Amino acid sequence: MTSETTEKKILDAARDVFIRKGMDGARMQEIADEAGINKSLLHYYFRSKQKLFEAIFQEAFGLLIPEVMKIFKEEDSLLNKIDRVVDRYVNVFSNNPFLPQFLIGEINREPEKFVKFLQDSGIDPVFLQNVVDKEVEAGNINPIKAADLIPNMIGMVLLPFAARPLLQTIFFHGDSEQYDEYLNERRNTVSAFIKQALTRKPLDSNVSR
Amino acid sequence: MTSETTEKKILDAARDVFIRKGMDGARMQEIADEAGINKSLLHYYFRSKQKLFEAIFQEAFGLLIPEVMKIFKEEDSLLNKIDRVVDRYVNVFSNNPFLPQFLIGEINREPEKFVKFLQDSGIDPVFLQNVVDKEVEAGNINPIKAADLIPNMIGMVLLPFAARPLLQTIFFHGDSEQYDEYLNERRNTVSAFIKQALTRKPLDSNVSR
DNA sequence: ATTTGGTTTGACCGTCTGGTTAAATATTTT
DNA sequence: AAAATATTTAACCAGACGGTCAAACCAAAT
Repeated sequence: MTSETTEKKILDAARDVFIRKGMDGARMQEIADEAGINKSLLHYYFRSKQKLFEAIFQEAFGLLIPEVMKIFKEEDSLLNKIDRVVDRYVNVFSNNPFLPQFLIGEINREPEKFVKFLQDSGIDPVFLQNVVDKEVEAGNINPIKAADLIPNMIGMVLLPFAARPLLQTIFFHGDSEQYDEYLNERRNTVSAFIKQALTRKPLDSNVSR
Repeated sequence: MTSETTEKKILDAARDVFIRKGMDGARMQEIADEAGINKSLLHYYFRSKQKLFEAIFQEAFGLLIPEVMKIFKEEDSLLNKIDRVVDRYVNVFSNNPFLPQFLIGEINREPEKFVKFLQDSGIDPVFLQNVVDKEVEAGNINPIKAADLIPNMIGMVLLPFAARPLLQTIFFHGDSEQYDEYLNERRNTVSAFIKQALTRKPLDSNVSR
């Protein structure tokens, strides 16, 4: 019992510190302090900083990457699926405010390792494109590549979390509560923005006339 | 002459290393090596790592933050302005592929210092909102807040650079040249996406009928 | 009560890192 | 050319950091 509690305390502390400061900025001592234990105990449970980091890394990416696939696989209209992915990502990022910068930092710090991780994640770009194409053929949305739609969606959701100090200062006089509200409203504004972009007939359209 | 060349060599190396690895991951020795000089010489020109970092930090953010304001101030339609900001950002990020992750990392590593920097940057959110509102009143675009439009725009442009190893693997089999092409096409796809989102009449519209 | 096996701790080690210093080497000034 | 100033280098230092280890502690089994 003591051991499981200790392991959880360590993981909680490690998650917090690693995600806030990244692999390079994190200190084993700080993790130990935050877990309320001795530094040696860290090495007893997780042999090295690298090993401990690995655990957090897996957890963090496992939390996000498969999410899109999961929702896209369910039976629903594309626009509803988008709504739900946006909503889900806002939830995750709201509960883990430093996750976006951690993801971006780590993706680029060790791309090779990260690419390996992707292989086993069950991501299927062909399937994603099929979901989009079906809606296009049904005449529900304009043609678009999944490789454009999904980064657009994630980019719009992620940036206000990743650049919070910037945007909160510029647009909200640094008011943190207002910003939280703004982030919450992004569920709707981003969804609506995407919906309008997808369902409008192109300007140079020569169909339906 | 030697001195100016040396200072430039140092700044070039520092820019490269700092932007690639961030403040925490960068090593003075690595900067010295890349500049082809002795480590002590770094401290001769820039007293400390902090001071040297500061120089790069200022340069990097000065390169981007005022850019939006500058373009928004010129005489042009909003949609054209957006085109140009998108184009400009794609240019800057293409020439500095690690800039996005650096920006996001540093914004969050020392928010206080960063906020200070913002005060003197000439950013004026009221003016930005006015530019948008005028186009709304002229009936050219749907109503939107600058605090939504600008993060949407930057988020969509930035993400494919910040998450390159992820997206290149998933959507392009890791092919780097294809990905460069994709990034280049984003100038148009992102602009078009925004244009369609802004110019479509809302579904629940009860104006003009 | 003693053994046993997992858990926790304090003290310690080697290495890395930012930074200093004094001396050597160019460069400019007089 | 000599003095003065700026530039460059090698050697060194103190502190921080990841990691180790032997001993202490503790709970359950015998």
